[in-house]
Amino acid sequence: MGASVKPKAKRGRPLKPLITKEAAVDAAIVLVEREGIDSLSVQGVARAMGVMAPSLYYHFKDKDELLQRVARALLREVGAEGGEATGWKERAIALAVATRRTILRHPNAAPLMLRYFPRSVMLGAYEATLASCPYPAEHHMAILEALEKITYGASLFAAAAEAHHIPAMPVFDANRFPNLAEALAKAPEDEALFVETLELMFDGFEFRYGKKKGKSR
Amino acid sequence: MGASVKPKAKRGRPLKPLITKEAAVDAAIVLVEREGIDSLSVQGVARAMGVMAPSLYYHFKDKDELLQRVARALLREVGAEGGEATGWKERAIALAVATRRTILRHPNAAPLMLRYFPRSVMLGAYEATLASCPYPAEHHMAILEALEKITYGASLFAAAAEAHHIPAMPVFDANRFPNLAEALAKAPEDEALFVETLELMFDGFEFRYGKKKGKSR
DNA sequence: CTCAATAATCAAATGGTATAAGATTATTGA
DNA sequence: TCAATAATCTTATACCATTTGATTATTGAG
Repeated sequence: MGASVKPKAKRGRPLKPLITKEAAVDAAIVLVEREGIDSLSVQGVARAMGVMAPSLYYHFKDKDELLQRVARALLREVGAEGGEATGWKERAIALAVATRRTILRHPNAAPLMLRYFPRSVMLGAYEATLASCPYPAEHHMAILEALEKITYGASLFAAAAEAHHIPAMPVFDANRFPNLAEALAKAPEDEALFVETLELMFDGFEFRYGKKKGKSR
Repeated sequence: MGASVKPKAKRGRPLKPLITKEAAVDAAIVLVEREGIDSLSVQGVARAMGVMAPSLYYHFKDKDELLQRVARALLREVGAEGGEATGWKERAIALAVATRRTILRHPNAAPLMLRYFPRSVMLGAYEATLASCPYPAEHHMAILEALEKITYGASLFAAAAEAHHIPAMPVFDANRFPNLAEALAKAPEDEALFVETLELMFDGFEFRYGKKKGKSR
């Protein structure tokens, strides 16, 4: 020991900058992953970077700005999920699944998505989705809304369950809730269930708007 | 003045109990509605009740327990929404709309639903929904999942937008996002859009599982 | 080269938070 | 009557976000 002790914490401007926004955001992500959302404090980020908390205020207006950037950085990972889907429906489902996987890769950070949701990160993907959508434009927003809300609803709740170590679905008392118990017993698991709900939805689009000139591919 | 000043704050056990769990939960709800989720502190609840913060710890193990009860109390309001719907689909939609309205009646408290979601409050309604569901049991969980996640996804995001005074949907740049801009321009508003997405989904159920013996009424 | 402006950090302080421990007083029951 | 218990307050600890001002390093103009 003694090799990695702090070098005495000098004062004043350092020779090389110790902090960048990017490094702070990265440190925050590592911290929230390991310690949970309640431990995601300015002091904690500073500690992880080997600096004092007020120093971060030279780079961020306040904690809100830091968290906003964390949310943005995390959601950008959706784009890095690849995906070679061909048809409209397949691509839409691939986007939803990529989003869900991204959120579940950082379950402790999921609440940030609700408070600081950076929709602008997703606009390109949404635009591309609508561009190839075979149904009339007056229903596009409902389709997009359904897709987005199911995706984030399912992902955020799944993440919350994971973060607090509780099962995503409880084991129902078969006496009081026979239908629920049977439904749960016969349900597929996790992502498969998620995809099934999406396909259910897309069938709804097809049923309602498709019929004739289905150029959905 | 002088009529309503504090009566000197005696010490020791008071003549009549000053605090009950119910009163504390009510005070917390009023507080979070007026001041926002960040102001929902133990001290704030105590202040609103005219007691000192540590006194609340005689009634609650910790802040978590208080917030859990707040979430539970709020979600119970869903049951008080009435609703005379007759058919299966109509009743399911009525449940979703009642849930959304309840959450939007307390937008500042919405984040509590994600962290402390008391699903047990909803189980009776879910069981009743499935009991009259005309589709096969192996799809019940997917149906329930779609219903629940769309409902909470849409409600929580709408509440977050309301709580932070930002529009639920941005005005898209028609040059960069022509399809999004057109979709938004042609979309119905708020609850109508929500109901439309639900009906879209139910059409999916009908298309996939209905076909023949549609006893959906 | 010099020196003022600016950049990037730390130190100290303010006022907020959750909560634990112990003192204090009231009620209850034996 | 008195001990046990109930319900509050006081005090204290250890966090937290943020502001202000001091300190040191770098940069650029003259």
